[in-house]
Amino acid sequence: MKEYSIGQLSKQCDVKVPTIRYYEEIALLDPPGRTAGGQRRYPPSALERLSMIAHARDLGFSIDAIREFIRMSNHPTAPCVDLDKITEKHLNDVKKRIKKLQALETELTAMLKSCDHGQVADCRILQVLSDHDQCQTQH
Amino acid sequence: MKEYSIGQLSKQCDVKVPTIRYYEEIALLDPPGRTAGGQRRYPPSALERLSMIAHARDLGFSIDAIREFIRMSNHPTAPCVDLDKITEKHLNDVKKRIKKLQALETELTAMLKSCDHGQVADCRILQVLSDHDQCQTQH
DNA sequence: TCCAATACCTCCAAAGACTAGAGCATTTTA
DNA sequence: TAAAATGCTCTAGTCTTTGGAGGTATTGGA
Repeated sequence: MKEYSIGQLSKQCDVKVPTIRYYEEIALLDPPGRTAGGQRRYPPSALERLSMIAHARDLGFSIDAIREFIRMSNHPTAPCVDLDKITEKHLNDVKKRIKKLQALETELTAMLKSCDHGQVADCRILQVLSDHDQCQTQH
Repeated sequence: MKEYSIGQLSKQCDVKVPTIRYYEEIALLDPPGRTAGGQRRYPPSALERLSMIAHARDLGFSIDAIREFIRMSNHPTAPCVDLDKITEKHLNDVKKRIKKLQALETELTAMLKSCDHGQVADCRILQVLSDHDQCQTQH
């Protein structure tokens, strides 16, 4: 039942203190309890919530997408019809990201390999990322 | 040898016109030629460049990371030592992203499945994204 | 060829997501 | 219990992107 100060939360999740307060302001984080002196004290669950937000942001999800993740997570018992489309949308998005990243991984690995051999890579990072559909189908 | 106006580029790459001008301002895009009247005219290569920027941004890469991709791509013949660390750093980053996204994919798929069966998912989207190392090792 | 309609130009401002600092209060720890 | 560390609010700034105002180019018909 330990409680965390905002600074401890910040260190644990690698999120700057003002950013945590900002997330509270835009209602991504529930307002935590306060000490008699007015300082924030977070329950352990806030740690998980915040680090999920940080990772999702890092992966390129918008604040709104994260809001949807949170809503989905908070209402696993909600009518399926409501969740179905949102889930599917995000799943498609995630699959696309994975594909692009895997293509990028291939290219970066190839660059490293040709480096190993002292050879010059015909660098295709840009082409891989530019995603004319060849990239998806021809690799 | 066709040339594109900024509007055509915008449509093709799904990047807003002011955003294209902004990318030029911060030197992510080379300043294109101009007509006698002062309007921008882009070579076909700009199309590829811009769409790579758009995709990389979408995947969550920072402007600086993209600058590095461009630099790497522009100098495939540069000394390997210079590129090696940068490449490896990005490769690690890409691998981490892929892992996180795959975990997320698993969870979203599970949600959809339990929806199919009219059952209630024990939704773990948040936990998956919060990435205490269990997620990497226990799945 | 001329003339709307459309697209473009620059410049300025604002929105979204943070980040930093000033000035003061609370907590911790030596 | 006093000094150091951390926290509070509020304001202002950055970065990336988007929108609008006011004016100029380009273009597709008549």
